[in-house]
Amino acid sequence: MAPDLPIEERLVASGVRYTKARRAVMAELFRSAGPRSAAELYQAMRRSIPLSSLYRTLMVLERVGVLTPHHGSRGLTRYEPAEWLSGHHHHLVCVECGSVEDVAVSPADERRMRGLLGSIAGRVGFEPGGHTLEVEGRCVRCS
Amino acid sequence: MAPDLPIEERLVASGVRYTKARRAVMAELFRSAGPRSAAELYQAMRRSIPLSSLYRTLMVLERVGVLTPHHGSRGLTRYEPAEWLSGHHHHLVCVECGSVEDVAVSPADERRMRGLLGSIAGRVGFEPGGHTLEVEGRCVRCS
DNA sequence: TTCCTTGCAAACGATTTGCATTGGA
DNA sequence: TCCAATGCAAATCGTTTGCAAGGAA
Repeated sequence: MAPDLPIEERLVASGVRYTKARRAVMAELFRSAGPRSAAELYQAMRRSIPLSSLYRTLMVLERVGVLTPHHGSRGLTRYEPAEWLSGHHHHLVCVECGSVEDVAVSPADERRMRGLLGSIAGRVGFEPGGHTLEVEGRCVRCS
Repeated sequence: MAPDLPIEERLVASGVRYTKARRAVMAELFRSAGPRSAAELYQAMRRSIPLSSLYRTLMVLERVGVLTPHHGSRGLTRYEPAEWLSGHHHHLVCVECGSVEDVAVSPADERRMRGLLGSIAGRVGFEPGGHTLEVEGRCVRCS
């Protein structure tokens, strides 16, 4: 479920309102098992919000930092709650149907990952910030 | 430089020709330090190939498996030679300007990565195939 | 009253496609 | 000769924006 209070604080601090439509989008994304595109949300929410408003909503929510965009197969942009809200995780991308699912990362694995990042980026004088790991494979339904 | 022979074999085996335009695109991509979008190639190649043909070329080269697409910021699709041609590597994505650069991965790091992948995907019954790692940060020019 | 939000329609930019033409084996 | 490949223009698709109307503080 969407932790409304910290989200609302964040929006208000940025001078925007936490409206019904915005709450509905956050709720839908928290209900989802992975990032969702505007079109997917549009369907899931029974067209209750016009597409253009949906896009604007996503833009606002991204700008204030409660949503993170991901650019996936076919060039679609999918959104999900920012990591400070949902915790760090990675993605499993099905090479068959293109669906994307979240996977949690254990603290031990995350530690290993940080070590790796330093080793990889360090060699080219690139200061590593966040990272995105997508594991390709076949999802349960497609295999 | 583009290893023309294995590429040509691959195309011919798929029943398509390795034409001048296709060679030029492969050459340009091998010359690049990271994945390139159709628009970037169009510029780099001095508009010598019409955009629509360029897109068709990229489609064919992807279909036969000599190019791999990457979907980046702003929804742009960038291509680079498939890993069986160029070797495995990861990407450094500049959060400032959106540019993407390749980084090689040492055998040791790659081994660590494989271990991690198994640990991450294994827990959800997902059979891990390839993977994509993007490290975000600020590139040399932007920092 | 003052801004923020919304809806609708039109505009955009990236990519794709129809069709007639060209070119290579 | 024959089918793949090309160029151009028009069509698509996801996404963004202008503008007038609606709503909350």
